Amino acid sequence: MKQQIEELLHAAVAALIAAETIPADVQPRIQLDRPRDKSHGDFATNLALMLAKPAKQNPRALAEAIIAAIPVNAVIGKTEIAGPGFINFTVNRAQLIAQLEAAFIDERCGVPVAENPQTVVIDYSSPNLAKEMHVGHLRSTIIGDAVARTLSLQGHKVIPQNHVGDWGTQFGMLLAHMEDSLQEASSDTLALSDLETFYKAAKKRFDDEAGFADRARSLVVKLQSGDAYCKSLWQKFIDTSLAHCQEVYDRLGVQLTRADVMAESAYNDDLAKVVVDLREQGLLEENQGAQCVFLEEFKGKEDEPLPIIVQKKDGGYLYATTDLAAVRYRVGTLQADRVIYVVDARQSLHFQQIFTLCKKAGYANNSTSLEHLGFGMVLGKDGRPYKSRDGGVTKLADLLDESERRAAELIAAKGTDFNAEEQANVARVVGIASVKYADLSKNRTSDYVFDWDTMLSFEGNTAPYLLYAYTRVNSIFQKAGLALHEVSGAIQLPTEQDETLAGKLAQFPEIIASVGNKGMPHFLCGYMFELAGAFSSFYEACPILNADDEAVQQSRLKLAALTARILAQGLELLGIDTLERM
RNA sequence: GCGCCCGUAGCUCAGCUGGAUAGAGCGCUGCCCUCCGGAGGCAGAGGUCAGAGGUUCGAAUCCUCUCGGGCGCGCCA
Repeated sequence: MKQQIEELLHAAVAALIAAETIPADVQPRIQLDRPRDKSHGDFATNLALMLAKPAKQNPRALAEAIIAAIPVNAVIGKTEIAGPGFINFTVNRAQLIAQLEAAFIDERCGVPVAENPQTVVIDYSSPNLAKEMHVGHLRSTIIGDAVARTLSLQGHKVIPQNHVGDWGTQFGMLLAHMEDSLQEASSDTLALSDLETFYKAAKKRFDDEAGFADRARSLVVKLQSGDAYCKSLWQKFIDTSLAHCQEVYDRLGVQLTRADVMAESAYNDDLAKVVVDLREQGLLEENQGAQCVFLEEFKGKEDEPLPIIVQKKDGGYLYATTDLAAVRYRVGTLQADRVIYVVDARQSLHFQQIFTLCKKAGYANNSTSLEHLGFGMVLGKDGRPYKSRDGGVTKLADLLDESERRAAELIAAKGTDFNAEEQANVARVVGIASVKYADLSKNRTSDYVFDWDTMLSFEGNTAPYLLYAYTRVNSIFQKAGLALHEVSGAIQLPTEQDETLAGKLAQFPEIIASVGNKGMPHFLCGYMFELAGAFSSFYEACPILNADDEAVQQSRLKLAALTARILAQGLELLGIDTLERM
């Protein structure tokens, strides 16, 4: 609906340019807002204000000309000029209702399939396999998953890439420690049962034990030269670590699988080629023994260009090299139109350099969109990076355990009629949902404070509130003995609450579009919170099953059903399970 | 030193490409249960949008500077 009005405005502008009311060289960006104030209609545009100066016209007069130039259509019910020259649009009621009726029978709740589907590669989660997944991997994993699901719903071809860290010097010490553990225990699964402990033990020996570090280094060299024994030890470690990641993904409801793993080591054979290619293109420079690319765009101290080191003086490659190889693969082989990196905001400079170099070296052409979706840190209540009680890094598995435990306590305190199994399931869903939603509902780009009490609260913009709202709608249908789709009869909007709810429901496709565009799942969260609020007000004010009029009852059941479906759809996009009862 | 991000109600956060009277939730105050789930709803109080300039018909939003906080910056990833 928003898109339709935007198109009408484009047509109006084109007509005014043709009529030479507006000079042809202005290409205004059509801005169509949802006004805060209901008296300003359903949509508003500042187009006349923007164009008043170039058109050398009074904004209100120009607004009239714009309105006159809008093609005949069924969408706009009423237009008004307000204030200094805003144009306010009220949507045609019949059109709004028609849209909701269409959404009701549509599998995707009215979200349109992309006209030009893109191939989108999305790099997310990407943990280092040397260690167990910890709280630092949470954001990339769940934000990436939500964005991937959203783009899929829009009909894009989404290719997840879990760029796990499975190579590098630290694996030497792990292999060395593993060799010894295998001899002692004779069972490798036992030795690796707790990756974190294993890593710490290896690290301690690397730092303290004479001879261990040397052995670790030599094992790395053997591994990298393709030694079969080292390779098999390494593979065993990687398999165990990946299995652990998969457990976490499954618990989190993240869609990543083993098939999405494209590890750093997968690019090993390409690294030398990348360096050769950069040299052939004349982009490479040797500096203090290292192979570097200097880009004009990035200056460091004293205006010196900043280097991207692609090969160390000892011949080793770096993460920049791997990232270049990865872009080449994603654009060249996977044919990506858009490559998205859901990675910590602190790596922003790195990605800017990589992206600039990729365009320059032809690894990505100008039409390929390379995007770094950076995110902030998870902080404790003290404003410092989130730590467990002992001051260490919090393992993701432990975090989820604690969330489920806390959810279970809250549910037990409420006194429900659930049996033990049902109670455990509700605790699991609420626990996981709370952690995820608390994160996804915040602006991706900023740091946020991790607080158990807030995220598990049933009040405010939280997972429990939304899950509750969903069960409430659901219970109406349970009571009526109907399935969500078993509603007939036309939508009508007799009261303000019916109308407000209808307006919110119609907004869903716009929200999905902006989430897909900007990679900002919190838009969806904010929307669902508003939708749940609109439903609650509706529910208070408008009798549904008790409605006097049969037609009104059917209409309200339909609005309720669509609310439930959109909430479920939205939560699914966030990778959050719903509950029929809680 | 250079660069990036941030500073909005007591607290946690929204605020879209500059738009109309800066919004939620928590907490606080007051209402609403003969009514489909009160884990709810309605209302109220609470703001120098860090500060100062500037651009603009219009600035929390853009530009410059100052203060305060966080984070990056040639051989880790």
